[in-house]
Amino acid sequence: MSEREKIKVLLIDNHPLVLEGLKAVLETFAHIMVVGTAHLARQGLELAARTRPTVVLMDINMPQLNGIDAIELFKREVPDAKILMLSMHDSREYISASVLQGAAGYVLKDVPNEEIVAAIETVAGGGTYFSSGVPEALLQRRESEDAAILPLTSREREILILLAAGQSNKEIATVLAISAFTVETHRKSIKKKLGISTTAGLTRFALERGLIAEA
Amino acid sequence: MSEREKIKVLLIDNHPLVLEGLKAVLETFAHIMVVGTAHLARQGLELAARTRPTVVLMDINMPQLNGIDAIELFKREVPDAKILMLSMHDSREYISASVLQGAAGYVLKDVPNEEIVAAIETVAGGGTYFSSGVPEALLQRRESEDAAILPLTSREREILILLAAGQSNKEIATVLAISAFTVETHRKSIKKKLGISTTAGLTRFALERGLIAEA
DNA sequence: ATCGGCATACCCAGAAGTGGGTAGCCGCAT
DNA sequence: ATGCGGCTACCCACTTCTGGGTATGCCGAT
Repeated sequence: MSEREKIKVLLIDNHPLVLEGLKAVLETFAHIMVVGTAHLARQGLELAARTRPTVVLMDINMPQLNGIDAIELFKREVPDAKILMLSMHDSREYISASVLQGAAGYVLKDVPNEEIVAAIETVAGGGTYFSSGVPEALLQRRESEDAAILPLTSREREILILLAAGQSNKEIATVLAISAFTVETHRKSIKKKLGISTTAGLTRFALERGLIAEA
Repeated sequence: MSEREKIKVLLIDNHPLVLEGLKAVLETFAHIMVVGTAHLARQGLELAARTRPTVVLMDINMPQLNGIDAIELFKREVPDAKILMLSMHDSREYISASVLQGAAGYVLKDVPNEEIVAAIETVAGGGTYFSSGVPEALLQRRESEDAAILPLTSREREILILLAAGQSNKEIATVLAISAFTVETHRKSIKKKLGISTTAGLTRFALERGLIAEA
């Protein structure tokens, strides 16, 4: 485990305080260097292109471009960088999606700071790191059903967003210029896929995933 | 504005990283001293009793005891401390509720760090501080309708929580051992009071307010 | 070329929520 | 004591959602 040279870390999180906190914590470690901070994924991408970080520590819930979707872009832009996802939520779907997209690890925001450092060290060394009971959760999924992870089609996602925003089938139909029956059908498959039967559940799902803003 | 002696600040936020960030930022200022950090309101209370801070900087969304409700307790425990609320959300209800409870200010988490420092200085000096377009929003409210701010009764709050958790009227009725009609009535007044007409809206409201957990 | 997934559209019967009422009871405050 | 707010309960007409179908056209993969 060569730790001669510093680990270059790029931080991306839309909350300045979290960014500040991470930076403060990480900078107390001599072998870690924060090469940049960004509060949007797009900014992070530009920075990554210039600073070539070893590890990108990125939040999942961000406006405009969420962390999960951003992974792909980072993989393209800076293929050597290890992606370490940061999230508030211990959500199977998030974790799975992160892994599928190629993230090297997943840490929860409310873990002790040391764990974040450990995670950075691990992924920098080419390993993978997952907070808490994460790997088990993943394995369970893998064994049982590989599908049903983040299985919504883009159309369904679109409808879920409107649904969670409080729109009725009819309103959504108008907005999307399709039949209310069709919206109904989509709604059904969304519920079936997610295993959620109530509107409240869908709203929470959408909120957790950052599909809709919290205000 | 006597700034001879240091401003003693107590930080309360359930996210370690935010706490860390705040501490890091504030400690770069010579006239500010962080006398303690807590990640729950109750812990903060104990700490406040011991450390007698000038300013308590407290998050609104916290598990167990939320920031708004905690204000009252702080007022009782440490009457001289100025309460400065910290929140993710630019929500009128929050702001109003904070003010009504006796908070001296309200800052959003995504403001530049300097603004937080400015806010601390201001409230420490006996003033009030509100982020962004906050005071206008408040004034508008004051002029029009002073009610409809955070007006839910505890029973209504109880029902809102179950509602947002995806329970139906009937289920809630069973849980609370009351008639489904009554639940309906409560539901109506909740919606009327909050000016929200959809279940999705209620769910989001509940989530924002930390009434229910996000997972 | 065929099969599966996706998006579209429709039907239906039953369940649930909506928004408008009314009303009794209790406790607290004026 | 009178009133008001909160909690309870009920009714009704209407709308919407639910969960079960069927079906068609398209596209991409095998």
